[in-house]
Amino acid sequence: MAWPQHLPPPDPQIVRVLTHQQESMRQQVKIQEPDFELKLLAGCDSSFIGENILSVFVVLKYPELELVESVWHYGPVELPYIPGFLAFREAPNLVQAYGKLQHTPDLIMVDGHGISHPRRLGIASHLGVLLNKPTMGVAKKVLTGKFEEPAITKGSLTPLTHKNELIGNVVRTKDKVKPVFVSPGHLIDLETATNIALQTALKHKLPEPTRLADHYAEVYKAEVQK
DNA sequence: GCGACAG
DNA sequence: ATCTTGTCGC
Repeated sequence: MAWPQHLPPPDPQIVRVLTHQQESMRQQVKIQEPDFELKLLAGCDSSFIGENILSVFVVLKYPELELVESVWHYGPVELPYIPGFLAFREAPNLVQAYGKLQHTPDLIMVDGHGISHPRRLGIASHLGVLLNKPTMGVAKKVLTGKFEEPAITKGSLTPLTHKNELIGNVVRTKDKVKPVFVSPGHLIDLETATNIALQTALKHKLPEPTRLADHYAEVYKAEVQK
């Protein structure tokens, strides 16, 4: 993968090491029918403040989608943003935040891709392996693969493919609004992940878990900046 | 060889 | 992600 001209050039040495680590973690990812009963659904998101990162986790009851808990963790960020290696920058702090939860979610919805990644290890899958938890990804923009634009009505979807593999679904979660990219992260399958994304997208483009995590990230950020 | 590129 | 003004639509 070449690099976008507008981003600082990554250290080839570092990229080599991280790529190898992804290839290794990729072997641990399991795409399968869920073996859990979804009662608690978590959402997470991160925001940045200078050289630090603020990660948030929210837990909602399912299918009511009522908030039951929200936690955050603020810490230093080690690496710059490098397309394809987002997890190494955000996952460490997300794991710390996850550790503060009093409730144990059955599934985690991550703001980013799952297996719809160049090496099938987007942040959702990466986090799932680290936590040994079912995860799914919901991204706002494509990272890799090709697709046709789904119909403009909510519920419409088209396949996202890469190298002859079905790696996700492009899902219209709201009428006339840009679709989201759904993919399994770990211990779940594409069909289930797609259904959950659609079922939890109420009046907005983003499913509630991700939307609420986004909201609290802003709230806590304002708190931290005082 | 020319683009494209999660957050 | 973050930096930023006005503007369109429910």
